[in-house]
Amino acid sequence: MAEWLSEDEMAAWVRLVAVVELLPGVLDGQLRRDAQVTHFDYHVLAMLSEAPDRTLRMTELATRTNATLPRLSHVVRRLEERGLVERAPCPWDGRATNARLTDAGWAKVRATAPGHVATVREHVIDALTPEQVTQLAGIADAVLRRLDPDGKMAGLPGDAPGGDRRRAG
Amino acid sequence: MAEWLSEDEMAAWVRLVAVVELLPGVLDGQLRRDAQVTHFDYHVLAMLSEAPDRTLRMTELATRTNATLPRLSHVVRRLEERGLVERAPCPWDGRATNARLTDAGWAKVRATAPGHVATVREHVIDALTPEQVTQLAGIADAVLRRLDPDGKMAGLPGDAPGGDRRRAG
DNA sequence: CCGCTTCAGTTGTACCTACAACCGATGACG
DNA sequence: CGTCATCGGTTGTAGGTACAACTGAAGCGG
Repeated sequence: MAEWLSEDEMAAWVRLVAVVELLPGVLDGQLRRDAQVTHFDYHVLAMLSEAPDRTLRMTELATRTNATLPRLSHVVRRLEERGLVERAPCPWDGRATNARLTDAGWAKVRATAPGHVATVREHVIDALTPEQVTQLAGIADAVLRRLDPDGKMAGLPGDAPGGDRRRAG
Repeated sequence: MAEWLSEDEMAAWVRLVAVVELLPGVLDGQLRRDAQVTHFDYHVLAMLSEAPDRTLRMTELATRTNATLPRLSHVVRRLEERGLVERAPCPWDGRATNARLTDAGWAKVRATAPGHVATVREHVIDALTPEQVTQLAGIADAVLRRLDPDGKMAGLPGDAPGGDRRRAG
């Protein structure tokens, strides 16, 4: 537990920082050019598109997009202004708000997904061997448990049953 | 190549996106609380602190911090206003600007580094096995070559012919 | 029923980043 | 030498995010 990082650790860290710095720009760039949407916008729309009735509560949506509630609130308001999402108060809990994907929003996701997936493949997945893909899942999973100990974000499979974090492929 | 992602690929991708979304916040948070500096600010100061005469040209500094020139220009101006950095036109090239870490900036880096390294260890490095650290370096390296094909950023041990072993003026 | 606390979201402000327009310096060329 | 293209960097501005303060609904104890 040195105060500094070893050579191997530093090599990994420097590269990880670079990826974290550059990847968002690449994702945002493609989506903005081709669909006039940020990566976070797309993430919101995608999560809604997978939900039953294309509807989720704001809190749940925030969880699935790794976002804070204020951030999500601003973004959903803008998406609503663009007609891609609509909001309605939850009938059973006066405090809650349900966000629902409109038909236009659904169409947007359908039209945007292929290009986005292609970008993900081109810049990440296809750069890796199948083994590395598996390793990446394990590594990111381990890091996530530190970044988000309660697992509130990212919808990780709960650490309660049978989960062994110290295994890498 | 399929139009969608396989289950394994999706598992890796979802987790990577979560890390990319959450990690900057954790790094920024610690540095802002403990040193009133963003992670990018710190990166700038750290790169200068490692350079000969604590001086680098703006373009070279942008490369080493994976940043665009406009972004760096704004940040360096603010750092200069805080007395952590100073700028001076390069005597040999009237177009170029040299950024130099002041004594105050040097002190700031020295005082800030331990806490930052501890955060990096706590949330990333120590979450991984030594094998995973090595794997991460390989994975991030492979991804970087796609994100930044020319190796302009990130100062990768590049496939660039001839190498770019330049000295700062 | 009243008051307190917590929950779910929203809003307002400050800050940071991206993009594009811009400026002076440099270097190639005739 | 002039002209032009390019380089290195700065500045203006629009847009997105973070943080904190706020509103209103639910839940709980008395």
